[in-house]
This record gives sequence, C-alpha cells and structure tokens, in this order.
Amino acid sequence: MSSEEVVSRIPAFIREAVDEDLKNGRFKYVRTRLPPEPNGYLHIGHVKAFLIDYFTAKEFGGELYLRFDDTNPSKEETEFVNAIEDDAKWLGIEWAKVTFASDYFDLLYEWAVRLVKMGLAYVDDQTQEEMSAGRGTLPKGTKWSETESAIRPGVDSPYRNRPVEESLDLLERMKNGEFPEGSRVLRAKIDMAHSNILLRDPVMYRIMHVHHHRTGDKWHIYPMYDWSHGQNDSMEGVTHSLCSNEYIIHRPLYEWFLEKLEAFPSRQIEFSRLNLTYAMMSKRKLRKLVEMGMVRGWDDPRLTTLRGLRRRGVTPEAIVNFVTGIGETNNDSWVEMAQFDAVIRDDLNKRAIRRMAVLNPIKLVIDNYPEGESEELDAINNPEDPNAGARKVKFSKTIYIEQDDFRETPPPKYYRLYPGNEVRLRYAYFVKCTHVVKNDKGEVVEVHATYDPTTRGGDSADGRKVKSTIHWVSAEHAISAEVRMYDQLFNVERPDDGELESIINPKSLEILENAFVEPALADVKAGENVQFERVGYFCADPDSTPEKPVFNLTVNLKDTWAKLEKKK
RNA sequence: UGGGGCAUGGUGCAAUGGCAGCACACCAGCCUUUGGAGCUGUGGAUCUUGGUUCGAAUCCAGGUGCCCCAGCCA
Repeated sequence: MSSEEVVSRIPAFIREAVDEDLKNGRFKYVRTRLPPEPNGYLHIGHVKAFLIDYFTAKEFGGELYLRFDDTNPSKEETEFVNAIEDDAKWLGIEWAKVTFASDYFDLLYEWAVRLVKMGLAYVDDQTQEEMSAGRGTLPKGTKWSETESAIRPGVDSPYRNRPVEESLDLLERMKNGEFPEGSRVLRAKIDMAHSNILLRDPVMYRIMHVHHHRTGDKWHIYPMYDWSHGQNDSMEGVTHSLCSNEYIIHRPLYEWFLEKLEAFPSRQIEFSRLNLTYAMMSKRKLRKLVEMGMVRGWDDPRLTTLRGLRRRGVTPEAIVNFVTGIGETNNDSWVEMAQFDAVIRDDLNKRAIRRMAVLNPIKLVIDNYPEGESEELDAINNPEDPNAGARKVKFSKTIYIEQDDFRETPPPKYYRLYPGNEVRLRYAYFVKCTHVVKNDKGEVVEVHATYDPTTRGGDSADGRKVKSTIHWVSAEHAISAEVRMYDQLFNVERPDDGELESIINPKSLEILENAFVEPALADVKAGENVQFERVGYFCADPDSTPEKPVFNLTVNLKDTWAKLEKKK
C-alpha cells in the first residue's frame, strides 16, 4: 500500500538472525556492543563494524554499549579512549553507556575460579615453547603451505591433571604477583586433539606486571581476548556480538565458555571486513607512516582515519552513506576508492557553497576595460540549493585565470581561451583573447583580451554562444591562499600487501602557495566545505590564518577534459 | 597437509527453485553561465564438471581458486 519503503541499514543475514532469536525466545531484547581496543585511532575500516552494531541495535529498538577492550595494558592508553569516543560521536553513533573490559576483571576472575573448581581450567607451568610444541603445531612463522604432513594432535601438558586445589592456589598467587612474567598461565581444559587449534587448551590468563590505565597496579594477571570478550558480552547482557570473519573460528570457544558457565547466551555473528583500494587499514603500518613522518600525523588528510577524513572535509553523512551503501556479506572484498569518491561528491554537491579560486594563476589583462575601475557582479552560492543565496564578486581590469584555461596553441577539442577565441568569464563578461606577453625565456606571462560590455552577467544580447565558461578572480581584490592538493598515498591498489617504503606515492601532496581565492572566502572557518568551481571540493584547514587561508582538496570534480586529453 | 570461511559484469552488492537486477567504473549521446550537476542509452557476470527438477545463481556430489588460523595480540 504505502509507497514508502523502510530502508534497512543492516544486511539481511544479520536482520534474519536477530529476528529468529527474538521469535524463538532466545532473547527478549537486542543489545549490541562496539569493542574497540584503545591502542590507535579509528579508521574507516572500523566504521563498518560501528555502523552494523549501531544500526542493528537501533532498528530493533535496542541499545548499544561502547565497551573498550582494555585487556592488554602494555599496548593501550587513555589518550586513545578519548580519541575513539570523540570520533565515534562525530560520526553520529549514539550509545547507552560506556564500559571497559577492565570493569569486569573481578567478576571474570570469579568465573575463572569456578571453571578451575569444575575441573575445566588449570594452571600450566610450561614455557611458551613447550606449550607451543605441545599444541602439536609448528614453530611460529611457519607457513601452512610448508607443512608437509597433516597437523599432529597435541600432547597434554604434564600439569593438565594437577589437583584442583593446587591450581586454585597457584592462580591466587599469580594474581597476587608472586611469579615472574611468563612463568605460568591459566588454561582452559578442553581437548588437546581438537582439529580447531583454538580449542587445544587455550590460555585464559597470562602474568603481566604492568600498570593498567584504569585498574592501576591491582592486577598481575590479565585475560586473553577469548577469555574476556564473550564473558563481557554475557555479563553485559549483550545479545548479538557482531564481529569480523577472522573470529569465525573463535565462535566454538566463545560458546564453550558460556555453556560451561551457564551464562547469558550472547550470540556471535560475523561479517567481512572492509577493504578499500589505495587505503591503509593496518594499524601497525598506519602507526609507522606517522612515526616515520611520511604523513603529517594521524589526522593527515591523505589517511582514511576518521580524523584524516574529517580534516580533508569528508562529512560524517558521506561516510555513513558510503559504508552502509556498499552492503555487508561474508565475502572478502575490496571496494574501489572511486565508489567512496562518488558518495563524497554526491554529498558535497548538495551542501558545499560555490566559490571561485585560481590555483595556478596567470594574469589576464582586459585592455578595453577602464583603468582603476571595478564593479560588483551577482553570483549564486549553490545552483543545487536555492536556499544557499547569492553573493557579489568584484571585477576589474586585471584578473587571474587558471594556467590550464589558456593555451597559446590549442589542442583539438580545446574550448577554453586561446588567441582569437572568445569565452565567458563566469558571472561576468565574454572576453576574446587578443595577444600574449612573454618573458625572455619565451614563457607567456600575461594574456591580453578585450571584453564585450553588452555581455555583463554572462549573457550575450545578440544570442551568440561561447563554448566555454572559465573562472577567475580580480587581481586587486583576491585573497592569497595556500591550497594542498592530495593524491593517492600509495601507488598500488592494495597497499596492505607491500613494504611501506616501496609503495608510497612520493607525489601524494602538492602544496600550491600562490593560489588566489575570491574575497567572500576571507572569513572562512576551519572545517567549512566549499566547492571551487570547475576544480573540486575543498575544506578550510585549521592551519588557516586571517591573512592566509589554507584549503585541503577533499575530492576533485569529474574532469571530462582532463580525461579526454589524457587519452591522446 | 589439519580445521574453518568465501566464489554473480572491472569493483561492491541484489535476486531466498520461476525473465540475472542495482550502484560505482567504463563507453556513446543529450543538456548546460561549472567540460560540474542532471538526463538517456550501449557493452559486459552466475568458478568448473556432473546430478536432481518442467525449470537451478539458488538444492546435491566431485573438482578448482582465493582468504583466515599453529601469540602468554585483539
């Protein structure tokens, strides 16, 4: 009946799973969680998980918890907790409350004691090497393809059947800090011959004499991911624990613990991670890029960190539209950056005001325009948005135009300015090129033209047409600006594959110091989106000063001519 | 080699036994005071081999390819 269709932001396979759980009574409500580890800044790869969690809760009338996974104090910092929260808020994610894995350390320890008492966990005194060998696997670093025979079954640890009381005592003393790091661990007692290696008595606690950003020096043992994540989900009453495909093999373990403990049966559901061509998602390499100074920081506009995208001028709406638009499955996939660019353009086309800016200026002198005079012309702020209003732009005898908009000898299909050709100056007049002035080296330093005063505003009274409209700024009135032009940071499509030094694009940043923008941009605020007509979308950078605004290229406009010319 | 996961135009996603469709990209054209935006159109895909069925992208069996796992990381 209704022509309106409710558009879901989550994939069918998740919606169906949640529906089923609600129908068959496994759950009576929906609660999801975002589990970032506070050891780095958020990038667009995280956004996919964030949005699936957020929209799953939202569409089922449930709630979302933001839970920091701070189980490894040697890697995590408070700085990142705040940054992640800020970024998620900026994105528009809303949560019912913020929690920490460390909030549950006490209860988790009680649960571990229960498992020991049930005979389902034990303290193991083996060295790491002994444990690894006992697991029936090859040394770290071995490629699966180099394994010549079937994987061997594991061998029980000599400590596997030690008395419950002994494990209990040892665990207590591990907690109290009586033993050196690496000397003992608590392991679940599952099955050393299991075909899924994760179930060959996985480690639950390891000894770490490390200060924790929230619990201080209280703990000397810290839980592993598998002995924390699912338990926290359950303790918080999280119904659906949505994560990436790499955790599929962890699911049996996730379920084993909760079943044995007869705890709230949170359900883990997986989906594939987002890969974006020409983007770096590896936290380790992202960090290296920053530390080596290959980019200017975590918020460098060339990075697909949330902070980088924000500084570049990408709006939260564009990010959400993009990520929900590509859909989710269990397929490995690489989404083309061009698709992201298209969404960004679509978003900015509707919201960005239009201004004229000349990035690589060359002087155009209008010989028949009166010396020393100027006038104001009407220009609209956004043809896509009538509410954006209009402005005045100053026009005078000497203006700057783009070097690209003039050729002394035009190639075929070139419609812009060249000797003898007439073009329209946007919102101003028709001008016809008469001659050029060159320097000693034979380079054109000035273009001369005459204008037709009857074409004021850009329309000819006699109905004559021009094939091209170019942008300009009045030399006398323009504001000097710095414009930062960005290109792909990497010269390979899938940068996670290669070594950083060899795949980095040395020309990913070009700084144009001598750009000019129209006076209406004098009071531009950092973060403001603007389209430089015929060039691209830009965003005012925080580095801007009242004397000299700085702009970042967000994304260029589609350039049919550039494509045409490239083909030649 | 053991276990697990995934295969639909160039890319990403639909089609839940009944005409293989959408978006991005590509190509051609229309329109244009942004060579922008918009509009129209063309081309191009079910990994493979069998089977079940009136009918298979979908179900079954075999094969092939790619990805993940042998941290006291998450």
